[in-house]
Amino acid sequence: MNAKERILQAATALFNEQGTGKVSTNHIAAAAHMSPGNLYYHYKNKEEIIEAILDRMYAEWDPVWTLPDEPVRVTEKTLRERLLRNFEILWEYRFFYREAVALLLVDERLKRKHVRMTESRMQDQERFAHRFVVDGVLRFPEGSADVRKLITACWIVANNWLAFLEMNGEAVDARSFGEGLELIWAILRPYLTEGETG
Amino acid sequence: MNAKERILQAATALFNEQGTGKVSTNHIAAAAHMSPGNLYYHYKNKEEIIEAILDRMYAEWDPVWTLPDEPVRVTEKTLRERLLRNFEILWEYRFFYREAVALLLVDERLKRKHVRMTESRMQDQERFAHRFVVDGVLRFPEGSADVRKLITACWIVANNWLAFLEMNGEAVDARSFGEGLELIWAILRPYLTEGETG
DNA sequence: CTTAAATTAGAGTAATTACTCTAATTTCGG
DNA sequence: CCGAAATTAGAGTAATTACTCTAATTTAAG
Repeated sequence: MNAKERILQAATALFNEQGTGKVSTNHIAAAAHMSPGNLYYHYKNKEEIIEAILDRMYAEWDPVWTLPDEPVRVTEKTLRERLLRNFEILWEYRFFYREAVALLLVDERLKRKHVRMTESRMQDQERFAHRFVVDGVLRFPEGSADVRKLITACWIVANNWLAFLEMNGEAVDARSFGEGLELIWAILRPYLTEGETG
Repeated sequence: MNAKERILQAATALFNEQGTGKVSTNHIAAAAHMSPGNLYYHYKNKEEIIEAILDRMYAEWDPVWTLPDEPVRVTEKTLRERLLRNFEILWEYRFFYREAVALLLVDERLKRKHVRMTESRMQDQERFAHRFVVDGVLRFPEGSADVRKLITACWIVANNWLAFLEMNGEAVDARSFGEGLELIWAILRPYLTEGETG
C-alpha cells in the first residue's frame, strides 16, 4: 500500500476513534508508520488530509442515490438496500458527521464543496422519491406540499441516527442499521401502498 | 456580573462562533476580561467550563417537556410552543449539538451525565405524547409499535434540524424554527385528529 | 481600622502542535 | 549501470496549549 493510502486509512481510523481535534499530524504519521516529514510531503496540511478523505466519501455516495435503469421497477426492497448502504457509509466516515458543522465552520473551502455535494445528493434523492411514486410504491395525497418536507425529515433521520445512538451510549452494529431503516419506514408507512412489511 | 458568570457567557459565545477546538482557555479568559490565572481559580480546566455550560442547558430544558397540570387540555398549540422553545435552546447552545459525539467521546464523566439527562428527557417526551393521545390530538392505529419510532424520528429531526441548516450554508433565524416545526408536523400529520393547520 | 479570606493579575512552564529543512535512500527510464 | 526524480527519515522550530505559582489587591466580618 502506498504512502498516501496509508495516511488516509490511518487518519480515518484515528479520527473515528478519537475525533479530529485529538488527532495530530504526528499521530497520523506514527500510525501510518512514517515520519512527519514524509506525511507533509504527501499532504501539505491536516485540512488537506480531511478533504482527501471526504472526497472518497462523496465518491462512495454517488452510486447510492442514482436511479436504476428505466425498465427496472423500483420496490421497497430497492429503498431498503440503498438506505442500508447509506448507513454503512455514514459509519465508515462517522468522524465527519459527528462534528461536521464545526469542521465546515473552520474550513470555508471544504464547506463549499460539501454544500455542492449535498445539493446534488438531495436532487438525486428527490428523483428517487419521484420514481417511487411513479412505480406505485408510495402514494402522496394530491398536491401535498409535504413530500419535500417528508424527504427532508427522512434525510435528517438517516444522517443522524447513528450519531443519536452514539450520543446515548448505545453500541452500533449491523442491527442498528436495520433499526434506522425502521425509523424511516415509520415515517413513510402512511404513504406506502404495499403490505405492512417493515 | 461576577467572574464565573462572565467566563460561562464568554465561553458559550466563543464556542458557538468557532467551535470548542479552536477556543483555548486563554481566549476565554481574554474575552471575559480576566487573566488565565483567574479563570483557573474559578474552573479547574476547560472540561469543567463545558460541563458548567451544559448544566445550564439541561436546566433550561427541564420545564420544556414537563406536562401541564391534569385539568388543562393539551392542544396542537401546546406542542408547537414546546417545540419552538426546544429550538431556541438548541440554538443558544448550538456548539454542543454540533460536536456532541466528539465531546462526549473524550469526556466520560460528561457522557454519563448526558446519557442520564437524555433518558429522562425521552421519558418526559413519551408522557407528553401519551397525553396528546388521551386528549385526542393524536390518534395512532391500535397496537402500533410505531409510536415509539415516530417519537424517536421526531426527536432526531428536532435535535438536528438547525445543524442541518448550518451544514448546508443556510442562515438560521426565527423563521428557521418555524420550518423545523413543519417538518415535525409533516411526520405527524397522518395521526393528527384536528384540522390541517401546520 | 485589622485581618483573614476571596479574588485577581500576570509571569512562567512543560508539553504539544503544525509544519520546515536537509540529507539520505529508493525507484526507474534510458 | 547512471542520474534524475520521487520518496523517505528525522532533527528542528516557532507558536500555542493547558495549567501553575506567587504576589498583589479587593472584600467583608469583627
